[in-house]
Amino acid sequence: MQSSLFERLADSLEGLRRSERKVAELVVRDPHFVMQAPMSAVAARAEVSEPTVMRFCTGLGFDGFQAFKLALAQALILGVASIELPVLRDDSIEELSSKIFDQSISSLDKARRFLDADEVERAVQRILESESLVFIGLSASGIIAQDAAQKAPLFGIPCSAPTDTHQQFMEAAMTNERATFVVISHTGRTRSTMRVAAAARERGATVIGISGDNTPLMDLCDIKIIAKTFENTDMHTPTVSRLAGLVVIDVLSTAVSLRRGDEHYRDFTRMKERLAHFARLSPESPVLDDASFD
Amino acid sequence: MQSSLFERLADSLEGLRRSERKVAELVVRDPHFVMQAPMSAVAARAEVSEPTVMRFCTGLGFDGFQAFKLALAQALILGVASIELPVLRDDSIEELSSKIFDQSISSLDKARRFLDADEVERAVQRILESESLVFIGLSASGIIAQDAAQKAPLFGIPCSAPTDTHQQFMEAAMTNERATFVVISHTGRTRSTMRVAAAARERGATVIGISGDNTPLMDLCDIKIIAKTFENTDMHTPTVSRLAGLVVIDVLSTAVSLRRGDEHYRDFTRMKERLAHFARLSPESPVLDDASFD
DNA sequence: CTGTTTGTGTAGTAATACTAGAATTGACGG
DNA sequence: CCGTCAATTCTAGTATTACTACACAAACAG
Repeated sequence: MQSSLFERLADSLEGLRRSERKVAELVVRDPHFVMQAPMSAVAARAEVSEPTVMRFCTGLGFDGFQAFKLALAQALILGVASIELPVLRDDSIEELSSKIFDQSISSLDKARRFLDADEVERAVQRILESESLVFIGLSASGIIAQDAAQKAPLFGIPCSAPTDTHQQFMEAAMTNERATFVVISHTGRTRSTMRVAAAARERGATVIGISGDNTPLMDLCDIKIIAKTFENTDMHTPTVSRLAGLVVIDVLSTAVSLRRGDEHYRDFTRMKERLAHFARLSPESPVLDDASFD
Repeated sequence: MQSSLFERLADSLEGLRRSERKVAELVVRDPHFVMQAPMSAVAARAEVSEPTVMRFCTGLGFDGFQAFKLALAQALILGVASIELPVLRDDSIEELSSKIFDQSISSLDKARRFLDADEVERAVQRILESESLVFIGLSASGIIAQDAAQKAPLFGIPCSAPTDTHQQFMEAAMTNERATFVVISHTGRTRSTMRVAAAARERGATVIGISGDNTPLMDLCDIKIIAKTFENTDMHTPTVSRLAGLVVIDVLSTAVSLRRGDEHYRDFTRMKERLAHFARLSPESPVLDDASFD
């Protein structure tokens, strides 16, 4: 899990010398300025000398001020959302769209950085050994479960995603050790989802948890995949956690499919080609019948 | 619709002088090098003089070489996926995850840049005048429709998202001019979805289309929202178009909610607070009952 | 050809980044 | 309270790098 420049900055703020901290604070306060200004201007506004700015940069592991500015520019484009977000009542559509997209992009970046590849690898291995997959989730996480179940052709084994809580519980209570349950909840505190996880585990099934953090749900899971995102502070901030969950499922399903070997790969490729053929009403028709991938 | 640095570069390549084109080609060929190298090195590798590099930068509208490098660094972090993507059989989970996240992020960036704010504004206005909303989509786009329907509290009017094609058609064939249909299809060529759009329109309902481009489906829609993403060239490339669609829905629902005015805003805020209360089994319990947002 | 325009490089200047060593500050023991 | 030492920060200088003015060369029209 590699952390972003701003996270590193916040972490190292404590252990910094007094003047270097002044620089760090300026960077956090007005990153755009630091990004485009020359070293002399940065030094002046931080009320320190140029060599101090230099030491600050090298201290963070950069080759020099230039390299730091480049990294800052990149961190800025992914990280703005975490700083300057709030959606306002009188925002134009343009502004609104920009903010929401920014936040979505930043969230995905955060999720990527926090994703534990080893746990995903374990999940992939386990799915390869399973005979069926069940995806569990409610509301926003329910959407992720539905999406995952649609990827059955990639997973290569029967997939289901029961929608209501009773169906979910029944399926868990009747399962066996040859099945794998993927239990999704951003908060990781939803009672019924937790009960389903517990029931499935009791029956010997493997339980893979996907949650926003080390939540209570995770204690009930054999494999714990954290899809970290920014917190929804604002009431009008849309549910960005879905996106991270969906992409995690993408990674999982793609990895499983690739590991299944040549035969599965050929089958899948052929299926996609035939689907395109099947969906087209006539060879020349630009219109597809139902059952295309979209 | 503002275009990315690389798109601008590709566009202007024709109208460039011979030496400046050498620079442009080097930038496209090895952007990472150009990003960190000093002007002298760039000039040398492009086999031109430094002023030529300078003219190239100012010609593109930048203040100088530095400003260009900064922009390049930022474009690079969002645009890599479009250049160096293919998912390989023997990629580690780390690499796989990195590639898939990169592509997802790049796609969202592209969607943002292509999104037509005016059309979204028109959609918002129309929804505010409607009495009900119906979301239509199949497979990946069906997921988007389900997600959108969950946002009924934001939209403030009854929302539905019938899943099978017959239900979809029946609902369209029985609708009236007080309803709005949001018809989603990335390909914009799915026959049954198109028939539903046509039927709804015939009955006088407003039809908002969300598609990956100016597709046949769009011809049947009153309002056309394009959610542009990268094409899925590789078989194993996951369906990134979903993400763009979901975020577009986020923008739409947030905008509608904000425009509804104070009363709706208060209701919504209160609902969220009460939901958190309701979902908690006891005041101290860290576990939520069903019906939280996740 | 010759004058004009357009394009490109040379050479010089200003700016910026980086380095070495001196000065200051602060901490601690006597 | 003072001196010593270490840590920290600055001054001043050097080396790079970015930018500009101008001159030369190529392409083209008359």
